[in-house]
Amino acid sequence: MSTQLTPTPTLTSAEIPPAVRAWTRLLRAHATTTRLLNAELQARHGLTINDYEALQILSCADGHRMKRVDLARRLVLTPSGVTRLLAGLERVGLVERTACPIDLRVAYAQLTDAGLAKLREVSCGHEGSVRAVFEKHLSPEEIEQLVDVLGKVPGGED
Amino acid sequence: MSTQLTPTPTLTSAEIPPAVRAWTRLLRAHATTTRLLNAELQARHGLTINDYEALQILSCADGHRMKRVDLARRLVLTPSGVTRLLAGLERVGLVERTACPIDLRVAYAQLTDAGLAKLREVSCGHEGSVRAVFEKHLSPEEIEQLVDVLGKVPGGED
DNA sequence: CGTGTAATATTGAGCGCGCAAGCAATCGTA
DNA sequence: TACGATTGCTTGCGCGCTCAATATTACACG
Repeated sequence: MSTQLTPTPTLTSAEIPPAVRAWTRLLRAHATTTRLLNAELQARHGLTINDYEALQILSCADGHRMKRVDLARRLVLTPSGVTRLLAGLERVGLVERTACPIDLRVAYAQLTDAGLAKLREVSCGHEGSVRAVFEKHLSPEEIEQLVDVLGKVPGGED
Repeated sequence: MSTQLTPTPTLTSAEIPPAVRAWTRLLRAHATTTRLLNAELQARHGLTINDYEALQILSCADGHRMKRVDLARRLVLTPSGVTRLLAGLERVGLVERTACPIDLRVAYAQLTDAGLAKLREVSCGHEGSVRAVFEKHLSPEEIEQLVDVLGKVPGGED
């Protein structure tokens, strides 16, 4: 079936809507940058991107700790995803589990001193890589545009 | 260890570089839009985003077929990733494997008639969802900006 | 007081994908 | 023609994540 060559594309009669172009470019840009930065972070420091993001977010939180459910929302992960992410970070001592005295359901994710030290050790190099990726092909104005416009995409508000 | 509350964040002395803000927003925006659109596509049509993208790309290719390695590059997947993706699509008859007569190493991914029909069935609704996601919060000008600027991020050129 | 409902977190099953390794076919070079 | 290097593709293994189900705690309301 369908072994014939059809010389002309069949579905591209109409122009591609701008939103769809934006969507596919978002997909591709995410895939390549993610692969690059993840590989580097993994090779140099044994962290995934989400490991790093979790440490970073916790370091900004009051008391360096957060309810796991809130961390999940910030990272755009499901609760089970955050459980497994934190399991890894707890296993290597960068985060520890802490109870909440007034609500026994909640467990905090608490950045340890080792976790903070690790973040300090990693962050400069990683931010450098991120800047390299973006600043290599985008002008400062274009980066600002990206920040502004991505901020309006669902989930991009951060 | 580190059970004390430290009232002030410790690592946020300097301002966040714009490129880093762009990066985290790209991560979050991708995660939320992807989750939403993937769930919808999966529930309504049993396809993942990459399934759809593969069908879409093949439908634009000459003769509705492509070398697997080229498809991998377009999708920003590794060759092994594309093997597994196509295995699924072949199993349900949307794509079929075709040999290349002049180079026995290459195997084409060939869109079947069923695959083209499926794409036609799915594409309108899916594009509508994509447009809804983006056009809900972004003006046409902002979407154009997104297209232009994402086009300069590594991998976003396509 | 119970009792139903919601919120928090975890677990098991399964999927998508990358990495490393391997095989087969092709090409370049002498 | 022979042989090493390269290219295209697949496979085994492992990781990160989601979904569905479950346990536990909190809360609202009769």
